[in-house]
Amino acid sequence: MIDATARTIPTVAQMRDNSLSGVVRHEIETLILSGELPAGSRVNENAIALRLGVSRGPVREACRALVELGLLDLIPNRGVFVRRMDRHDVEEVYDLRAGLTGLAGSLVAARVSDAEMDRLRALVTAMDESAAAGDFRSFYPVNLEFHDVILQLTGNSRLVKSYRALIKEFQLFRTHGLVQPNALRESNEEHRAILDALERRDSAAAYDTSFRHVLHGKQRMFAAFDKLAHAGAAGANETHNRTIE
Amino acid sequence: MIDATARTIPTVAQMRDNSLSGVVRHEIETLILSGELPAGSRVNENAIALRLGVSRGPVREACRALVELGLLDLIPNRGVFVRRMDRHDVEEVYDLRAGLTGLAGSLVAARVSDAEMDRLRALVTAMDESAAAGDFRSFYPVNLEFHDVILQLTGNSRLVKSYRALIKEFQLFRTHGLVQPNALRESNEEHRAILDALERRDSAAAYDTSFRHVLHGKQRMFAAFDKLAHAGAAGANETHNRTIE
DNA sequence: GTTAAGTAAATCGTTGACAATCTCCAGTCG
DNA sequence: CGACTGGAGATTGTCAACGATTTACTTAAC
Repeated sequence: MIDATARTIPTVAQMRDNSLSGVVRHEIETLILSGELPAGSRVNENAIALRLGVSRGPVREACRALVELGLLDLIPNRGVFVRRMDRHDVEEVYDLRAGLTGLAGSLVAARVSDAEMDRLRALVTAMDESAAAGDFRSFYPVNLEFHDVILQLTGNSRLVKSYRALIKEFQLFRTHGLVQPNALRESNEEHRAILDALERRDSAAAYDTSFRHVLHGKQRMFAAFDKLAHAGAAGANETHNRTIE
Repeated sequence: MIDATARTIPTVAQMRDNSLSGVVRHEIETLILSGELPAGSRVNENAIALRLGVSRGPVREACRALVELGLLDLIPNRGVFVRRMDRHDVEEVYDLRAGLTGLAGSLVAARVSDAEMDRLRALVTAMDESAAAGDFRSFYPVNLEFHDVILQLTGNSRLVKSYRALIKEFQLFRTHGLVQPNALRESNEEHRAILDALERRDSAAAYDTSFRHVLHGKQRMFAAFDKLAHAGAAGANETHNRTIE
């Protein structure tokens, strides 16, 4: 009952929790994160409803949930808009992410098993190879997994949820992808420092290394961003969409 | 054209953001946090709609937002239920709160002004008096304000939002209120330690003292809870509602 | 007396339609 | 020539009604 059962796809209906709201929500989320709905653009309820073949009710419910999650902004009588991230927003997200990452590290250091350490080590090794090859596309997903694994090892579902929400919000700002030379190597050296702290079951060190890792990520990101903005001359203080994909 | 125009208060509608959804949401939130809707109880859409004199649409939207916030649980085709907190949930909230509080402390230590320090000091002094008198009812709101002020001083709106959501969720577990002797005094001694760290603009110390303060709060809470559970004999592993109000 | 099936009430999920509000564009006046 | 007023179109906010699913109760059989 859990797996397969290759259902005859009614349309696109019932998948998540048997409610259209959930499906619509997931769909809008994808639309936003894929960039099809660019930041600042209005989400037309009617258009979405028509496109997904449902009524406006579920669409509205989904939007309210996404507003609460932080992906959309609601302006009364005007509609919902894809959140636009400015530099301050990105800084906020990075700082909060740093705190959550540090917390996760310190919690995990107190309870991680040897088998789990092996798994983390394997991920870092894989990233080493990607970094050596300068291949961001293979580095990035493993990096995400590395941090997600640590997060899940905390056993704190609220921490996991908060962090993942933050990641989604961060993806609104599509400027990661442009990386400076050595950024990958530096990043993975920090991963190794985290690994070492966890290995020693040193909560304080795990906090520090994790916290700083994200803060360094922030610096690397802004460095790359400013460099690009400088090269791109005019109109660069606006949040520009310079995705690499 | 921008200011005044003192509108003639239509009824009680339009207050928050001119949408019924917002009002309904705030209303349900109050119903939950006041305890009128006890943990685990079903939130009947029709009943709420009737009671507030609106249709079910806005009620559903409000519920979806509250589900996302964590105050309600959604079970498909069965309805939404006021979230029931067990011991593990409370532990999660405390741990996450500790992390956020620590982060706030470390961020504020780097940027707090003398005037702001004076304000924080005044709050701690006020709590000293409440603690000396053993008056929890006057201690509690000042305690909330103390931490909220620090939070706002970070200037990180997402951190503030996350923390406040956590506080609301925590209030679902209505067992704070029963405090052990000396708990107030101990708690405020920890506040003073935080104050000292901020005074020295020592981010690391601010993190530590803040983090530990919340963790000690957790210990104090569970100590009081276990004591009560032991005294209350049977059926104490269930999340019992022993509010003091 | 206990269990199981069947039916009825209640409630959720969704829909389509109506009213209120906003946006945009044309037309007019200073 | 620019700024303000007016109305048409579009979009959001809200509502009442219709199926689908779940729950509770009654009834019958073992």
